[in-house]
Amino acid sequence: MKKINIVIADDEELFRKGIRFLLEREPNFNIIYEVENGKKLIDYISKTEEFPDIILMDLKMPEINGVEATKVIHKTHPDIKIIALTSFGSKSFITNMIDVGASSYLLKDTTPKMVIHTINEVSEKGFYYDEKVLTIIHENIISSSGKRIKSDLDKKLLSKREIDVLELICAQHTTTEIAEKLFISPRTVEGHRNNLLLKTQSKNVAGLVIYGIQKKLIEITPDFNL
Amino acid sequence: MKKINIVIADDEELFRKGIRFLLEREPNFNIIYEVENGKKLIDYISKTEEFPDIILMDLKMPEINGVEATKVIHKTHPDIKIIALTSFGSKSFITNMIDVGASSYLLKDTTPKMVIHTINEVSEKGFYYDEKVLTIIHENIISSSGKRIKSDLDKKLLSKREIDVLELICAQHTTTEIAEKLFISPRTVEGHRNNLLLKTQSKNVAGLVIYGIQKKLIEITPDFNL
DNA sequence: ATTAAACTAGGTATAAACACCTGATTTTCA
DNA sequence: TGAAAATCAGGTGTTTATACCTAGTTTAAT
Repeated sequence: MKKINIVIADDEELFRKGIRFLLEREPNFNIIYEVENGKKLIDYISKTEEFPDIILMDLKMPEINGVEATKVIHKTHPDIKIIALTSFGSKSFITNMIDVGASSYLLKDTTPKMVIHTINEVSEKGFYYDEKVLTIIHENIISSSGKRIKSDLDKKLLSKREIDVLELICAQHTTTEIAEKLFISPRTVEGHRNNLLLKTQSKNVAGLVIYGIQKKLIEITPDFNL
Repeated sequence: MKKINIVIADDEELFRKGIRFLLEREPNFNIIYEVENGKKLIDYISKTEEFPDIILMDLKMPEINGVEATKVIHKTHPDIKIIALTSFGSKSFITNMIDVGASSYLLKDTTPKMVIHTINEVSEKGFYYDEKVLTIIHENIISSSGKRIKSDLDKKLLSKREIDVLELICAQHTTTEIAEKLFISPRTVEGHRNNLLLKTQSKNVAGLVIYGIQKKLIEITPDFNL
């Protein structure tokens, strides 16, 4: 029987070891490598002589994340099938991963059986999506037909001034305060804020703060408990 | 040899299964139960006849999280040793867990060996902290000596209801919307929000959102650029 | 040189947030 | 059982944020 060569990419050692033991119980699986970030994974793939058939790829990894790593590896080695295995289940992540070349998407809240099944299916047929993910993809196809505007808005990057204002909003300043700091009229600040709300599709400042932190436009200290 | 009875509490099935296989290789470990949230864990502990010696507790769980579950279980069953096993490594979380009764704190980015070692140590001596965590605790003791005022304010933990409100504020809901969702008067929500502003020393919702994210009371999915 | 975008700023309104009160239940815990 | 904390909710008023407009000036790029 031809064994399936597998690489595991995840930043949590415990998770790697755990899933490794799970998969090693399958006689036709062969775990050939474990790696804790995307950079090392790309390095490994570019140098190895023994290419994996499957990469189990976490999204959240230091240095280079799973999406970037998938993009690179899929371009240079399209034969290697990549299965996203992560705890993030939002539409954007799933479609994003599939866009950049993932052959499957599994939520960590799945069963060992499903992981094994997915690996076998991807190995045989080249792709596999479970029901949850299929539903999400389906919804996305439907909604993407009528809502080009939304993604267009996403593409519109924030201007310098808007970022200035966003930073000050996140620093808990009011419109008047921001106006004083930037030497402009409060009305202008309001204008910028309204544009920010539009561009980030937020409802209020709470949304802006979350956007800023997500996009790392704003730095927050992980812990300020003195 | 007396076996150590272990319960695993984590919302990710894959992680539970993985660590279960890792631990089952140890002859003196006996995994007696797996559970995916704090509510079910508390239920189980209150009904079972076979008490665990050790609970491996994740912090991020639906329904009732690891901190709350630890608080309850430590109070009702102080003999059960609880080991926090999570990916959150911030000071506040560590000290918080120890405050509510955790006997140890492990980051998921650790080795299987360390988990096994920790379980054995906790089982024998009642507690165990690795170097990383000890350093953090130490830093915390040092800094807390001179800054009583601040830490007193920090000690004022948010109440359940306040956390409910904070979550909804971070989800960009208005006072009226929150009131409807929680089936209380908008005035009450305002009261909670004002208490939140006081307790977190914030100026406005921006500060609340940042606080929620810092303390990981709110989950935000990181952004993996498009 | 022309055009698009960014930056600026004003008018007019309403909705929401924030401040500072008070006080009545209920829960929790020593 | 008694005190403290949490939860609920109301009054009154000010400040900010948000919505929907218009429109002039500057800046950057083709």
